[in-house]
Amino acid sequence: MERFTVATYNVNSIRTRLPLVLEWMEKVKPDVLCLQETKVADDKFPVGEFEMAGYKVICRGHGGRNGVAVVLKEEPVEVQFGLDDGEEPDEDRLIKVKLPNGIYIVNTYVPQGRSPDSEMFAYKLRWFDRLKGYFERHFDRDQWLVWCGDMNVAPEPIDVHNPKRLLGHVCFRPEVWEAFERVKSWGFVDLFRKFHPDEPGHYTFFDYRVPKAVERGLGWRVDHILATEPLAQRCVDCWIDIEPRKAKRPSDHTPVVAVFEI
DNA sequence: ATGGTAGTAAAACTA
Repeated sequence: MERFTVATYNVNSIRTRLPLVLEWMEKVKPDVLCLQETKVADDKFPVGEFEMAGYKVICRGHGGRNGVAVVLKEEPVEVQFGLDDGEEPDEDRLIKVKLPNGIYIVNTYVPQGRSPDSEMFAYKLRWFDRLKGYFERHFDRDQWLVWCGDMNVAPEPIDVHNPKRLLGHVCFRPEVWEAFERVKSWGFVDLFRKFHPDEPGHYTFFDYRVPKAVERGLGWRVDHILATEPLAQRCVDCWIDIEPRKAKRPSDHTPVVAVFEI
């Protein structure tokens, strides 16, 4: 039996958050860390700093916005960027890696959707359906597969601090619940909920614009780690790590960690 | 109440 740790973290700029991320990695020592909103072009990604810490970096970004990366201890045996269905691939929103131990990781930064009546919201819904097609084409549900990232969906009323007031938001309304569920129902288990069923008040995102949001508990659970059934059975713990929220300049998101015995 | 802050990048645009 081997301990295997995966984490997901929307860092909101990897260059700004680099010291915080490196310090956090020293504590948690994840085998794989999936990053979103790195907001940096590939040639400016701080690869050397992660290599100094003993990690490889797979990244895709163009600077400014979006950007994803997978930071990992072992060189992956397979890497793919973006959706490969012939539409806009969005390479700065999806990375797939296959690890030497046979586990696949798909790291996604799902489009946020801006407003319900916008073209970006329609794009978000379509993105989930394209992602379902991606999983259907590339995988079987009996494989060891992790899907993690910033999904921009709070799947249940217990995943937001005020479900009545927030109902209708692009991350909390029936169309996104259904779109997310269509992907999930292909064969994924929400690992945080596996260990904390029906528990409200666990959040991964706090809007910078809401005064004292963290202190007041005004959060959302929109960052997730899911796994196919056979791998979910090997998961022994999954938690939201609130420590990085206490930093001087925290990201508006916090990491989620899952531990497997494989 | 339609604001608020943070990030990129050099004026808005995104979240």
